[in-house]
Amino acid sequence: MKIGELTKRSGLSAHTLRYYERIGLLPVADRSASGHRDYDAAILVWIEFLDRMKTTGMPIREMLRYAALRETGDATIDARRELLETHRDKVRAHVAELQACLAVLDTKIAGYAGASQVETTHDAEHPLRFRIGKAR
Amino acid sequence: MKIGELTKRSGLSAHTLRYYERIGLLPVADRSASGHRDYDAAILVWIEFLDRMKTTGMPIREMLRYAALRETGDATIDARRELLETHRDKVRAHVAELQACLAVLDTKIAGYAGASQVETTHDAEHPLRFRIGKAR
DNA sequence: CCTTGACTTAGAGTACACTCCAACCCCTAG
DNA sequence: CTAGGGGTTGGAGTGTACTCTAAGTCAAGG
Repeated sequence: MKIGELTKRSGLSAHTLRYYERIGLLPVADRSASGHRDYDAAILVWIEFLDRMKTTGMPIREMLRYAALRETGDATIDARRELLETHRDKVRAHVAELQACLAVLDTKIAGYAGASQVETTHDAEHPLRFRIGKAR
Repeated sequence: MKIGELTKRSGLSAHTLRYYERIGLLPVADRSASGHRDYDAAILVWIEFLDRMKTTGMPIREMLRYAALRETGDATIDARRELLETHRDKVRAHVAELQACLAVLDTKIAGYAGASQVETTHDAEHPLRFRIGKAR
């Protein structure tokens, strides 16, 4: 598979795929006779995993650490599990935080819905005098 | 309240507070005779709201838009509600995505827990040959 | 009086994760 | 054989949100 097809299948741009390879997040791709990258379909599984970790806010540094552990072999299984568990805990905490924020948002939206019907509600919010004009 | 106390109460650094004021996310603070910022406690409510929006991934640009609407007055209530509703929908979608990722993480972790007991499991993952050495 | 520590400013620097550019090469269809 | 559409590279540029620096001012305790 050439890089163009992998962009379609993975959703990552060719720029990003080359960038990931350069920093070591993707293995060095095989090359065709003409020097073009030639990917194995198995890479999609790894990219999907990276995508999920990215979605959940894992920094590239940590994905690199995971990739390095994986490369080292079976001896690192415990370390990998720990890494993922730590990350999972962070994600869970973040989800909880987001849900708390959602509750506040819902309340605020409900308040606006009421205020819009009543036409004018003066004490719903603190008056704040903002600077007039653009940021410097 | 001086900026030092507000840093403690808000959790934002003095740098950040001044930065937020400069870009218009916080109202221009009153000044003491010596020119130091003198905050009203009411600002904490606004900062808390900003924090929540930040936590849920709202970009500063959009918070500025919200602040501008708020400043304009009651006529913008519908627009503000819409802004928050749009944001809420995004956050909900993101939470759903995170939960899907969490499910995958759980599965993967469970797999590792098994593999660690069995000592050696060879076909659990695709072998990927990573580049040896550092990124350029 | 002097030191300490909190405050002030404009502007520069940082971290992260891309994203793009210039200038090139290579294959295939018309 | 040439035009188009892929691919290649190193390195520079972008956007977001801070974060820090330099060079001061100011107020209060010992």
